[in-house]
Amino acid sequence: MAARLKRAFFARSTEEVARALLGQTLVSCLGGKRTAGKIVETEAYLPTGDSACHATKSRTARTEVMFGQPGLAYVYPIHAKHCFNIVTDQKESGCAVLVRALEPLEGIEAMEQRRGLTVRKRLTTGPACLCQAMAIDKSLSGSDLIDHPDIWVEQGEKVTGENTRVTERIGVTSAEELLMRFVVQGNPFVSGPARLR
DNA sequence: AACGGGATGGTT
DNA sequence: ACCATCCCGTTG
Repeated sequence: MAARLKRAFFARSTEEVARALLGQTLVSCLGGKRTAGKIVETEAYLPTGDSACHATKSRTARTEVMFGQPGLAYVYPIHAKHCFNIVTDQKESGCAVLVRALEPLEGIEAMEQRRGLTVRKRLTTGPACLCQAMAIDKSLSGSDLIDHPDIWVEQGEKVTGENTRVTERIGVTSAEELLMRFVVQGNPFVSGPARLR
């Protein structure tokens, strides 16, 4: 069994963490089913100068978790779906990395059931899709991924800068375009239009 | 209390 | 390109 990522991994700049998360394994054990996937697409939401970052826009009950310790899960609902983020940098910074896509590794059957389809490429591609596949919802927001019994990140393979593609973030219209999206170049489970893979 | 806008995704 | 769907932050 691979080692769980420790707090120090997340206690770095948001961009650094977003890059380093590529290739790592997100694991959930919810509803009695273990599911796991390799992280292949992330986006950084920065603590300052980023008007697309929820914490920058407002500090409220919803975004309070973003000001907590690095390594906390920040899960928020959007359009009747969910997005999964990991808090980065340091306490009070107010930033996080959005996990946008996984390559399914374990618990494929559970993922298929939860998603209601068996097309492998649509199981965990897209932030709301991977949440549904892994049964992640907002009740998990604030969970500490360093020692939570049901959800965490394990050490996976290293993805080099050469194999990392950097683009603008998807669906962000409120901010000036920042090059803060990171994908494993050529991986078939990356979301978005072909020109951004 | 009401209103409008999403870090979406599936359909036309 | 369109829109279902619903939560949340802001405004009145």
